[in-house]
Amino acid sequence: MAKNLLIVESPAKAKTIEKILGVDFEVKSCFGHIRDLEKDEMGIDVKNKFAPRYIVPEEKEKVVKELKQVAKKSGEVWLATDEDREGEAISWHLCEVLGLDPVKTKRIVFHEITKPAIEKAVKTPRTVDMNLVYAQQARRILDRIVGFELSPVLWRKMSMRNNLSAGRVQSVAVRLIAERERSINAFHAASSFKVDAQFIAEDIQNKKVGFRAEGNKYSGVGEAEAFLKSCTGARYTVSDIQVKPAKKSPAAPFTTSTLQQEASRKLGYGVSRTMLLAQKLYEAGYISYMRTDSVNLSESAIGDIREQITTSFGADYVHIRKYKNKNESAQEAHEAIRPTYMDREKVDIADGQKLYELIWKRTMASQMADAELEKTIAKIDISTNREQLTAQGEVLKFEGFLKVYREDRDDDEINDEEESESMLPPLAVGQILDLKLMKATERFSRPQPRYTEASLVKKLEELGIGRPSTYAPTISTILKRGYVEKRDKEGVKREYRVITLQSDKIKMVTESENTGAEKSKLFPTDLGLVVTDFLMQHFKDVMDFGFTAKIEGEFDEIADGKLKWNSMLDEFYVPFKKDVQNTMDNAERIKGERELGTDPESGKKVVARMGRYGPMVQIGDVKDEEKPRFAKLKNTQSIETISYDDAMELFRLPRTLGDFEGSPILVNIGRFGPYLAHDSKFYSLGKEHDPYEITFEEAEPLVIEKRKAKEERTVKLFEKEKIQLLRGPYGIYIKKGLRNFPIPKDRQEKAAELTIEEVQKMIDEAIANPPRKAPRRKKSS
DNA sequence: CAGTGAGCGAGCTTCCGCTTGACTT
Repeated sequence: MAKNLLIVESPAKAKTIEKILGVDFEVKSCFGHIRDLEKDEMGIDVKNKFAPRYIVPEEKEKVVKELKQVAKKSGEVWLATDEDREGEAISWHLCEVLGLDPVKTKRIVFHEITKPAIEKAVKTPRTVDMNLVYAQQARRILDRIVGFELSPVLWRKMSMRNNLSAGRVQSVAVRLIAERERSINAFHAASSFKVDAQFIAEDIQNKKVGFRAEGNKYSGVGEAEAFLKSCTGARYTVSDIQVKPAKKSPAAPFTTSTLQQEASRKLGYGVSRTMLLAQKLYEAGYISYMRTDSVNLSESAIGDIREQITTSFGADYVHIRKYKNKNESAQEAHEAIRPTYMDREKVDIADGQKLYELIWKRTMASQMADAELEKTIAKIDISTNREQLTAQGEVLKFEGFLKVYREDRDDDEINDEEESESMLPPLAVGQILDLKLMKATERFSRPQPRYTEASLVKKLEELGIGRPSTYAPTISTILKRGYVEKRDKEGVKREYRVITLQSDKIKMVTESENTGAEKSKLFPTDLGLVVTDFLMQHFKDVMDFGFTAKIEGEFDEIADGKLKWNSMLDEFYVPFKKDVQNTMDNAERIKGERELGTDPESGKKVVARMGRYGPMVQIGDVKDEEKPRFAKLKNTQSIETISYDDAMELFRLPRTLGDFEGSPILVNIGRFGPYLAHDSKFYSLGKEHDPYEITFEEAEPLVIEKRKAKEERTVKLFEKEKIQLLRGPYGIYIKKGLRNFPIPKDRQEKAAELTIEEVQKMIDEAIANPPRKAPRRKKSS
């Protein structure tokens, strides 16, 4: 008898399941979605109740062809795509493509790849849930409409580049980053003085040890100083001691989002790197599926973890826990991310060991006992005033899960008030303490930190925007579009005051610290800011942080059969299309203009704005008789924050430095950075020279040196044809205009002897046989 | 390579979500 065919989404899963199911089944994978809306006219017949037009994308033709062939010779076809909205839709598309009846075809689901789960699933097949399919279809069509209607609005209204895009997810992601930047720019640090005392006491071995106690916070320097003064000559007495037990619990096992966050905090990985390594670990069979929003672990996994904890640390350390997902938007088609076998400690994946260890530790910790602590709080009276100091100590009584793992926190979660967990020497009520030093240190409130890739993912997940499979690609998109940049920011020096009381003497000193430094953070570009403002102004609904949550509610209603998918779309589309039309017809072009002041020389206005080639400053207007002057902003400058002085500084270029061999040396910043120009030739300026500061004396030898290097690079020149033979890092090549062509290896040696005819022939051959590139999308007919 | 800063309006771009290779360098 012919085998049955079971179709799953992931090929790695197919292998495992085939082993479990045995000889009755052949298991194949469809590699995710196999059909999508065609691109022409959005692939939607809006006037005909949003009827979708689906096609098999070119890159999926091979998979579909193979599935068709196998299906033909198989017995029954079983659909085992993921148990979520997208998975249900994939099953339906498979029915459509393979000519199966969705009412009769067997559909099974499981969210863990274990023998009992799969065997149980096979015993209880259902059929495709069309309401869930309609919910997915509504999701797909709405996203297509938003993306393909909004993006062209940007192409029309922005004078800049033409590959701009907007969408339900990416535009809100950029908005988050834009608003964070503005809140940081608007932030004013408030200062206060925090009192902190250092005492000496004896420990158990009668050794003198130091410990710290905290005092109050004072908003002004006067108040802080007055307090310290009031402590001169005081006696410090322990007035109260409280000892309280406390405990800490482990974090839930990893989901995609929490894995990305921890890999970012602990290993410094960007989200794409994390996902790439996780994919490799998954494919090698070392971890469970890495794109998941579930914190659930299978029964067999929990058994495995329990055994591993018992062997490694003892039964005392086991505490089996069921975690619940906080996130309502979670669809939980898979398990949490965990090792497949807990007894494996090493993996042979390049660069994968650290990530694997992180997953292993987190998984172990999640099923381990609480850490038990003992907190001691001692109150210390001051004889000369009515204030009190507080010393806090913490002793770890039982390590529990901390034996293997502790979760890191983001900057914005670290509370200033929280004290470092240190030990206290044994103290007794009534005990008199020796003061070594009391300090009141000036501290400043901090703005919210900029987003990292991972903290942005966390925020998006909280808002229910995006899915585990799209977090990393979304960040790549907004970076690629130039809405956002990932970079470091150097801190600035800031002075702070410290008042000390020591040996009954008060002193005030000023110290300095570095503040505001950030590493690998997301900054909005001017383009991102300007586009966000525009979308906020004209498409407030789609840009709302609650928009996705709102439509998700409606998709759920569709899935429950309470709402028709095309009426839901109609409800959204009618007002949306009106906004699009209205914006197209009436909105002004996006400029993001900001007036900075007046040019003292010409008396004309100085403005910063978006130009065709990016952010710039401009003196005068195009309507003036005299042409306006333009200058490009530096990478770190922004239309929103550039000062008048910094703007005027930009107009110091181009500068003429002086004459050399009868023609002037010019310095300027061009498309490819700072350069020197001399005798209609150009020489790039390295980072070691500042175009604003470089002198003629420095520039002259540079011109000579760079000219010589350029000459040495030129092997041969065909002046009439404007063709050069140049020496590059990979050998000699042909340069014609902007295009480069290779010279075959066997002709490299005597390249200088090549004739123009031979060179021309090489060019023709190179054009006729272009290097094979990634398969290009054919237009489907 | 090193100008430009707006507009002709050819022909192009664009979304989110599910999955991996097969392309370069």
